[in-house]
Amino acid sequence: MVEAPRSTRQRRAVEAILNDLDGFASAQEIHDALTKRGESVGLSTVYRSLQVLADAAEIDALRNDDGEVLYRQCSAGHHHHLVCRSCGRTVEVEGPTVERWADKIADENGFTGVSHTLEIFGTCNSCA
Amino acid sequence: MVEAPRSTRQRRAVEAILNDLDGFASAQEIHDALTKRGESVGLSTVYRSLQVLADAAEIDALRNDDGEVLYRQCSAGHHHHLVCRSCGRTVEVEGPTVERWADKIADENGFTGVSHTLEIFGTCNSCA
DNA sequence: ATTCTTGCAAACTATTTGCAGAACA
DNA sequence: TGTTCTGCAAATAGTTTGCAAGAAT
Repeated sequence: MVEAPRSTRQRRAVEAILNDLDGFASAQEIHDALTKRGESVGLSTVYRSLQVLADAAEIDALRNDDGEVLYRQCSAGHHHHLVCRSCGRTVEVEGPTVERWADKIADENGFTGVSHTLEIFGTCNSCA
Repeated sequence: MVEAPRSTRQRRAVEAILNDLDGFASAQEIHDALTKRGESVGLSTVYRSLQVLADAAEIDALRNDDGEVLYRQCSAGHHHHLVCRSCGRTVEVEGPTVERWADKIADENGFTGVSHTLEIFGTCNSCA
């Protein structure tokens, strides 16, 4: 059985921030938010905490066009995102048709072990 | 009117490689392939050439899970990719239904200037 | 007491850029 | 000839890691 990670002030602080943010944010933005909140947490610790959480599938991770990884606490289950390029605000969306379509395409071409990425980016009405 | 880029040995070599490769490849892999072929081209020049080609939409670019950018000479028009994780072999696919779905979702949520990314990854039958 | 976690600095990876010389139009 | 392009080395940006000190169980 795998040991559960220890509960530390730093990890709790990172989880609290993720809980408060509604959109996707980069590790650096989360680190800044922690600092602003008066919580002193090393940048590497933020990176490590996010990795652990992402590996445990407790948060979602995606890459923006600049290659930065963005994190967000999401609901469970497979879903995709509509993300505001400007503020990170995110709407979770489901696309059962798309899932089926992707699986069919892969199958038709003899591909196995299939996964897919699908994200929609735009500017939300508050940012427009 | 914008000037067309000059035709140099290096740029021609990069284009030739892209023409010969059938799957997606990173800038570094393309640089290696050039070297192996006996064409001496600086790595920065490879990066610059790929940028120019991608900006002109003459090649497609996408990011793999590791954050590397991969390039490939593709057919014109909007399409998506079914990419083999192991060898890079790629099948171009179209998903008109998906396009409409993405636009509708974005519109319903008041997002503008919408774009989307959709790639399918798997293992092709030759690599399985 | 033991083991995991943190923080800092250094290391890394992929990519970009300044600049002087070389190549194209 | 004038301007663009190239190559190298140095600079960036985001992220990871080694290690000694600190905290959790």
